[in-house]
Amino acid sequence: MSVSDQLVVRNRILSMLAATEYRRLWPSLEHVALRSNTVLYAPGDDVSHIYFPNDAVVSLLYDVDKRRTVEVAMEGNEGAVGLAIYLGGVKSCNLSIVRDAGTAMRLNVDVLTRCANQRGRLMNLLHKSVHALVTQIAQSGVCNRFHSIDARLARWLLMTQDRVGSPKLHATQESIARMLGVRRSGVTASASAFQKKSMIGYRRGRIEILDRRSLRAASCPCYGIIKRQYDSFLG
Amino acid sequence: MSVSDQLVVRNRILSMLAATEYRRLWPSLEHVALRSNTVLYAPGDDVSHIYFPNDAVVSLLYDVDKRRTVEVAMEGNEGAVGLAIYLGGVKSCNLSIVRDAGTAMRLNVDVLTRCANQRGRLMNLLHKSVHALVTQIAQSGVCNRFHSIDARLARWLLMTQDRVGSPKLHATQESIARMLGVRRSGVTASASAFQKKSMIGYRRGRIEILDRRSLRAASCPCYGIIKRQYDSFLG
DNA sequence: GCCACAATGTGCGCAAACGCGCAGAACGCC
DNA sequence: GGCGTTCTGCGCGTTTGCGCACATTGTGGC
Repeated sequence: MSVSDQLVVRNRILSMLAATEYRRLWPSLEHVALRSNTVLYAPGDDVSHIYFPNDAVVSLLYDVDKRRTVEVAMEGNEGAVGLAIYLGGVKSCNLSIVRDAGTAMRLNVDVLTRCANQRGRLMNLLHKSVHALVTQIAQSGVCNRFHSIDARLARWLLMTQDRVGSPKLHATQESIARMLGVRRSGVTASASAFQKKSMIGYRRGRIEILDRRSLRAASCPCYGIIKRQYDSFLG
Repeated sequence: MSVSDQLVVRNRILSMLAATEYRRLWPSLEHVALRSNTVLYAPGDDVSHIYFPNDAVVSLLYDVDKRRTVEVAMEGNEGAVGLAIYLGGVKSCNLSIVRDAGTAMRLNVDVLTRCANQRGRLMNLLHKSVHALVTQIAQSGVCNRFHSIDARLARWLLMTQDRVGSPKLHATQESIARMLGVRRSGVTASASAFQKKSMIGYRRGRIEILDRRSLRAASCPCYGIIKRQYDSFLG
């Protein structure tokens, strides 16, 4: 990794490391480009690397059956992908897929573990990331079970915007349906309603968030609950 | 903690520690009796102790709204309650409630953390517990969203039996409804059907599992997925 | 400018589960 | 043995979202 590469490290976990600790990881960090729809892990895959997204957004999906999936969590620069491996899992139990292209820092899990075990801030940051992830998974589960498609779509749009860092998103209704675990026509209905109220604009896979305030009103408290969890440790 | 107390430690995480490591925890371990319906943590509570159940079973519940809850995970002697605190959370974000009375080993989280940071097996065990918990939460979320009440009730009965260690369970349909996040009459319908097929017997809060095989057939793959995760690290 | 295809709009019947409310049955307590 | 409480059975109309199928409309490639 070169000095110029270091400038692109926007992952907030890595950014919070002290210089000395960061320097220990440095030689092993790879700066990788992640293209949309790349599969980072599929269920059952052997996994050896963790990804710290800079500006990519990754979805963690669980299979329901042959044709249906649900997103149990999404990770952008506030998190890391593959934390389960750090926790001692060897094989992936979810499908991790790049939803929005960008870059990430890739790191071998053994290096990570070794570094984390030397006293420093890393382990604490990883633990807190896991904690935030647990909250996200649990709260998303509750949300998917109890809240209307409208509310869930609004939450999903807000969370995605937070991670992409731009009001312009890329996602078709079909792909959103796979994330929310609903029919495509369910997404069509909610998205049309939002469009009519000028909360969002979209055409053929290009979405623009126009009125965040209204989206927050339309979404359930789940959005805030999850967000607060991440904010509390990333400052 | 006395020597006789040590005999009652049936928690499988603690049991897997090497003697030297266990001895380090020993002075701080409290053997506590947990009565049914005791609230270990409520959302927002400051938390300082972790519980390692011996034969008690604890439910982790999330609030949906004022009157509804869902169980996102259950913990018996294969797990620990309050792992979120070990991960650096200060306040609880779920309601942890004793569902089946029994005993547990209680431990201050600072002691636990200090011990885990000395090289030994403890940290690895805790990490794997967290990993299994994550799987349980994610899979339960998927299950609650997509599977029928029949399938979910079957899964819940099986998982509970595994943790209680006896075919006789204590739970009213009302309480089960709160766990599954459904109406009580929904539970009545499924439970009656199971009763008719002699898969279970029940009367006024006393359930007996009569035919595990049929229950497995009635349940979704979620049961197996979660169980495999725990089995794989507890051996 | 045309075409193929991907993305979106829409309609219809159906099933699962909801909310509510009431009746009956078992149990514990005095 | 009587009584209140707790637990279970059940019936209603309603809602949400599903599965499927088909029509329409943008868009990029040529």
